Amino acid sequence: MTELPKAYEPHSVEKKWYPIWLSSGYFKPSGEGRKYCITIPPPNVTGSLHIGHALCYSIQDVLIRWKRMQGYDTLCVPGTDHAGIATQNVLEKQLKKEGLTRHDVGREKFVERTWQWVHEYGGVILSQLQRLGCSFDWDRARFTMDEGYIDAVMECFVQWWEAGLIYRGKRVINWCPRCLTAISDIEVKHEDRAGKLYHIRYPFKEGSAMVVVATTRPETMLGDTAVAANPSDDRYRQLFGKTLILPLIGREIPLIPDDYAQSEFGSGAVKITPAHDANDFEVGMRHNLPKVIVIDEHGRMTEEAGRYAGLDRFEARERVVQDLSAQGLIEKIDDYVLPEATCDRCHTVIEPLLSEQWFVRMKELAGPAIDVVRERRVRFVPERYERTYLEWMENIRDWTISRQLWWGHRIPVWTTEDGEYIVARSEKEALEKAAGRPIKQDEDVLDTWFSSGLWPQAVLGWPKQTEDLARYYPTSVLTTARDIIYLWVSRMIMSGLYFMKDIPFDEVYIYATVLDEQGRRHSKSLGTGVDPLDVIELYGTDALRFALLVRAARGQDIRFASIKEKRQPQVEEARNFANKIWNASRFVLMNIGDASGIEPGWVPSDALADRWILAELNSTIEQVTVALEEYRINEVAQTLYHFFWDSFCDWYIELSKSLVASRESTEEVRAARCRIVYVLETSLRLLHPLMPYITEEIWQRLPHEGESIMMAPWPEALPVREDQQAREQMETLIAVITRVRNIRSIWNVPSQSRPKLCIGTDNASTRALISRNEEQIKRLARVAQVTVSDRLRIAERSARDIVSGMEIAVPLEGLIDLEKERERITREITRKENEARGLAARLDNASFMERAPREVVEEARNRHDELIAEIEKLRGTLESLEDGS
RNA sequence: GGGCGCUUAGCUCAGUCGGUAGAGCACUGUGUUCACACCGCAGGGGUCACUGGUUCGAGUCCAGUAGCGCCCACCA
Repeated sequence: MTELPKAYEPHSVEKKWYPIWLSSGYFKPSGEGRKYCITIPPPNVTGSLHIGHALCYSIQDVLIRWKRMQGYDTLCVPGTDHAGIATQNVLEKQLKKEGLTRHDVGREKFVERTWQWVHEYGGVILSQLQRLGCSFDWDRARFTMDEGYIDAVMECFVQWWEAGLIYRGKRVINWCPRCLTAISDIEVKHEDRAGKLYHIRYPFKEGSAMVVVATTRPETMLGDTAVAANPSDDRYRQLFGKTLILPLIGREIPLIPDDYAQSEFGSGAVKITPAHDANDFEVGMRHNLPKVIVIDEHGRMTEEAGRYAGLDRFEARERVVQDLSAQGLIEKIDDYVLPEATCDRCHTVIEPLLSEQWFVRMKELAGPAIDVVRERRVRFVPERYERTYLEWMENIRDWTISRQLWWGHRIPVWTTEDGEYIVARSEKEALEKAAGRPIKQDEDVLDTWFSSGLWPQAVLGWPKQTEDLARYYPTSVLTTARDIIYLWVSRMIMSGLYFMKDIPFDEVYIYATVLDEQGRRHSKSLGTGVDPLDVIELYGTDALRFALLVRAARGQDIRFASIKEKRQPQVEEARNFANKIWNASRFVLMNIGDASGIEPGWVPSDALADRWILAELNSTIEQVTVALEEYRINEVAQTLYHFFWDSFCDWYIELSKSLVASRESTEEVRAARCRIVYVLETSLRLLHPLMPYITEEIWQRLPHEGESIMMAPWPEALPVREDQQAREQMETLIAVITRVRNIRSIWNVPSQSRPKLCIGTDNASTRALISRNEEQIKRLARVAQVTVSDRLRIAERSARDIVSGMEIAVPLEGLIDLEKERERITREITRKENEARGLAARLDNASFMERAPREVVEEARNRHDELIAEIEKLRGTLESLEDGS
């Protein structure tokens, strides 16, 4: 066997195993038995891996590796999203560098160029997921615009159209003047910004009276076609129907009654601009008002804006205010905090614009999607997101699905010359339906979420009735970020129920948002991001995964620091753990030689350490498995960390060292080696889903069954291995050893020196326990001799203490400072007295005795009595110290 | 305006059934014992944001307050 390096070297190990796993077909489903399926949230095809992805996909890889080891038929389907606006932005930026716009190259060339780019660079993020160790079935990878996927999108559109769920309508929609497209309500972000509230006077046509209206957007007044007041507002009751003159424009507009106007706000009168405000649009519909468009799709004033035509909307605002002011028509201008709507993608201020778009009627689709969540057929983890989802779904509004972009699924609607709509799955089908009439396809493309909303069924083959679809739909769990519950999760549930007549997944696990050290969201543009690949470069994949997973408490955000001076303390902790695993394994490996005679399976033993580690291992398996089932990934990581480091390394290896590392080749030695290999091998299997590479590397060097740890069975907890007695006894043993070490530390006993240890206790079974484990105590406490008796009688000057009802003494002639020792013991007595007093008070409390559960009372009493006995003994010790002994 | 989350050791965070607070890092002392200094051993450190309530008992449950963060929302 080759010498193992002293420290774990992740990079060569990662490079070695991933290709082997891949070519062995381990990532593929077995097709047999119980199934477990995940379709990953497809990252943007333009994307590169960021730290949030690293967490998201690590979690999914943990789940899929765990279920695979449990023997499930596991399938994890990866893929990418064409990400309409995001991708188009990337390509437009590229063109801009060449001094071109998309209009210069034309639609066809632009789309072609985008495809080229996707083919060339689109796979980057998937290869980065491979570096993360993800065991996904890459042969099944899908793209939301691949051939089969297009069929799915077209099928969906056609079916929804035929069911009357899709319609075309003229509405005030959210328009991004930079992206030059409509966007849906949920793609608009609201942010409070400091602004002004302008109070403008509108004169009546007759007389000198004025009505004051307030607005945050004075430039839109140019498009006003009415002023409204609440019908119950006494100030205006007599004035309804009168005509106002719109300043600057001179248009005659009516004063109308409408409930939309609230009497309490300002003067109670509100200007109505039906073409540039969604509410005003509704008012306009009710009163049949004209809709005057004064701002165009670029955010510039139109011809309708008169002398302001051609001005940018913000410039126009200033000019309008100036001009009104010059005419004495500004009553006042207040400071005002207004929620400003911006584009989720480019942060440009949204312009509400009257335009014709395609919509999906949501009420009908939402109904069943509400039911399945309410009935917990789809379960949210953490549960609180269920309410978030339900409240949104219950107030859902129609979905604007058309986008004025070039990159995306072109809307499958053609029109004939006389304006008839032909909706078809393909141009061929459309032509057939047109029966010779010339037709023209709609220019717009579909919202990206329209296609990704079909993800689980589409990647499994839908609309074709494939074997995958039949076998793996519904999928098991969707792991995703909370900010796309509306955008994506809700739509998958709706489309899944509609087309598959079944939920798309049983559970939705909302994982943590990764924040930077300031608590801000990681952002490339802010430069606060951490590149996971840099982290992997520095510490290895397993360390990155573990660092993230150990923090992945259910639904809680994670702060993740950036790399400073080539260091990242959180990942360093994980790297240190990996190294600990490495070195513990190195110890085992160097002692089992060529492993001849090492058999798999636990070799039974009566020794305390063996019984204890087996019980600990068993309960670790139990805890870890339950935690995985409940998505408490941090607990999985923590439990394994402490089992491995504290129980296995600090105690079990140390306790079994003399046998395991023995030069002799007795049966006892062989059995000890079998056992340590067993515990290590089982631990590696438990750790594998979190840290796939290091566990495979070591596992392959250990005696093992099977080709890869990936395919090894997940350990199972066995009730017979619970061993409360071993745990209690071990606790006592650990307490004794720790106390002796503590004494050594306090009195600076040189590490080479081997004092005696005297123990006194009237408990016969404790005495037996100490005697049985004398060799262990001698080794680990570094004492020369252990004497046990029913009472401590000792002549030499010694350090004294009480532990688990035992009196212990370590004779340290010459090292002990009597005064200091007296102080120490006095402090000890005081502490115990305080605790005992507290307990006594409780035991004295009638209500406590009456109402507390019997175990709690019992425990308090035992602890109290124990303390009293200990205090008694310590007092005795103190007396003997006074004597100078 | 509505909803949700957070506030625990110097820092980053755990804390399931209410039973008297834990981890990692950092810190202090110590150690080169043949797996590991990316380590061992020992140790110090907390008014669990605040106020009130329920309870024999509250970090944990309830009500409220403050600060921070997030989501939703058409009041001009």
